[in-house]
Amino acid sequence: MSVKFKYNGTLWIEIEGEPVFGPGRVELLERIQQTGSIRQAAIQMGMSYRQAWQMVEHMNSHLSHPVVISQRGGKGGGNAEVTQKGMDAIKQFKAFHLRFHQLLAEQSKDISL
Amino acid sequence: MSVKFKYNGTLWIEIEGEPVFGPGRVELLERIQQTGSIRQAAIQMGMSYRQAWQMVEHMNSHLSHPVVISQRGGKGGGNAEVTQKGMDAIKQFKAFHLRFHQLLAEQSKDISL
DNA sequence: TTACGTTATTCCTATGGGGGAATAACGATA
DNA sequence: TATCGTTATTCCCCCATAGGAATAACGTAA
Repeated sequence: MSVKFKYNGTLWIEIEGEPVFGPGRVELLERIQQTGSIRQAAIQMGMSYRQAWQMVEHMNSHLSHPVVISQRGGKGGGNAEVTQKGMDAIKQFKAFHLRFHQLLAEQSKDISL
Repeated sequence: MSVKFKYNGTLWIEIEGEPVFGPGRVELLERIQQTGSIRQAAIQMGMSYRQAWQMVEHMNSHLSHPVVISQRGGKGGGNAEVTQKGMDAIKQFKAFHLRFHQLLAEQSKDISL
């Protein structure tokens, strides 16, 4: 029972072996939902627009229905919105992700090395 | 409830934020224990001796007591053995790792996207 | 018709991590 | 003393990938 050692890990949802939803992509979805903009979401997360767009593209292209729908031009220059499917993904992933981290913390107490 | 989507993840034990025991390093420890040789363990896992040695070095250098003790020269050219601490790490990690994967499989059934 | 801010896409660079190769060090054995 | 197979370490190259920069495309508003 040493405080030095901790369990840690990462979690994602995959489809045919390909990771589609992980902590980063889900946080991006949340921020897109909040801001209505891929660019603003990217800035908030300290990443380039290019990287954010690639993450969105990755999710959409691996799913039968998109999680983000975007338009260019128009008021504000364009916009992006998270679909219902995207919101479902956020909700389910975050729920299990939280439980996962609770389990990690709990089990960390029992490490004896 | 789609069979397409699955939870997956990785798990490790870290010390001061530095990963020390993960699936790869623990498997390496097991094979070192079985073979008594870093080189043979590396061959079994399809990696270079150099990489295997670096993994051992990484573990030992981040712990107060080594998980592998090795000697060069002598009968067979040298040898390596896993310490009691190393065996404890193997046992505890594998146990939680198994439980983790059971949880992943179980939760995967409940994904609804 | 121009300006604007965003989405969408291409191109090119660089950088650092991985890995092979080479070599030193070592001690039992014969 | 030579051989052997392993541990231990350094050197160097390469290439995949991350990332910035540049640019096209678009539609509303004034």
